[in-house]
Amino acid sequence: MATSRRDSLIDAAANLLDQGGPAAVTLRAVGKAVGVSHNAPYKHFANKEDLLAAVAARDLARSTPSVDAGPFEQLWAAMRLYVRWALRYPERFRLAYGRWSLQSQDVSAAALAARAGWVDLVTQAQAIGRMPAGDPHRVTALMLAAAHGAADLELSGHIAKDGSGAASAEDLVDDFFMQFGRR
Amino acid sequence: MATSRRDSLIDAAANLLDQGGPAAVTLRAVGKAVGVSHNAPYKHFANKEDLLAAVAARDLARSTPSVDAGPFEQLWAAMRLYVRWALRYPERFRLAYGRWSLQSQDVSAAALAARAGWVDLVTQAQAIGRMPAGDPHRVTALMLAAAHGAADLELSGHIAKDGSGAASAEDLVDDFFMQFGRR
DNA sequence: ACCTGAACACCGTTCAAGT
DNA sequence: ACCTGAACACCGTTCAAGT
Repeated sequence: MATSRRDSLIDAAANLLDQGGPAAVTLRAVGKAVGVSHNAPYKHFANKEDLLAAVAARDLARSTPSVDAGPFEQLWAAMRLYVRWALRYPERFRLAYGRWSLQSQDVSAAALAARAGWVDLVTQAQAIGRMPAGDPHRVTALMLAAAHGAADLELSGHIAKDGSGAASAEDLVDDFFMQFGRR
Repeated sequence: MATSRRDSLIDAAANLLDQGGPAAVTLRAVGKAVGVSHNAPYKHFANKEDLLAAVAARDLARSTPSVDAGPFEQLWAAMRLYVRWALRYPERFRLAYGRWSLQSQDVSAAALAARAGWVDLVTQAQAIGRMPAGDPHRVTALMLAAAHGAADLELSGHIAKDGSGAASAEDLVDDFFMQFGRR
């Protein structure tokens, strides 16, 4: 999968992050996983932060799979997939949408491209009356905020997982689209 | 403000966090700010994580100010205040809703108490037909997810700050309540 | 009960040196 | 162009010792 040394380093960092959280991502561990010394990464990345930004950029650039359906159903499915990915890879989710995003040009570009696709789908869904009217960028932002917030709150344990009002992040995504989806 | 040595340490940690981010919160810097050695905190907290959890618990326990208005207006105002606090103190926001939440009993208790107040307001707003019907815990969770996600996405630069569809987190809170608030 | 200073293993980063 | 090993300043944590 990893064609270059640079890609191998990104892979190793992502794996260490998944397995042991941010504390496990040390340049020494990354180097050992790839089979180089602990400062070999400095020939490919400016510093540790730059390596982590590359991990985030790669995750942000992951494609939103287009199931064969209308734009509203595609949006709904994409948001469900988004929260499922966040809950499966919480550390990479936090990295991609955390503190690193602004520093790196790659991360910004990847995030911008991903969002353009969502705005396009929202515009289509509005055209057939399945999403509320208004600036499509703003409707998209609210949709992403709800999905992102649902995932983050479930990860941090701030929404009830048991009791009468138990709700997973995926449930909340469903609630959002059932409320917002005009029929 | 700080009555005990323990409170002083929490204050110092919160201030260092605000000023320099997580990297600036070292036990040595906390000790120096309070005027003790770098391992004096170990007599008050089990470790660094426990100290940071105390910072998070204190922020989560902050009261939601009750403006003198109906439940729907109170909710709206509280969510606006929530995102404004997040944008003013991004590091403490990330700490309070980040990785530390689950580890500490204090944090869980503070979060539970805060949410109970919101569920109560949502129930009242539903009773007068200003919030959609359904399990109040779930409606509350969706509301909190939208506000939390809006703040987090603005902080990480994932919503447009300029151009035609520019929206702040506060704008998105307004959009949410204008869509959800039944009239 | 609370604090100190020394010590430990670890980290990110730099740098001179190798191929 | 890429890598190595030693070195630097720093960190969280432990511990024996003090009051």
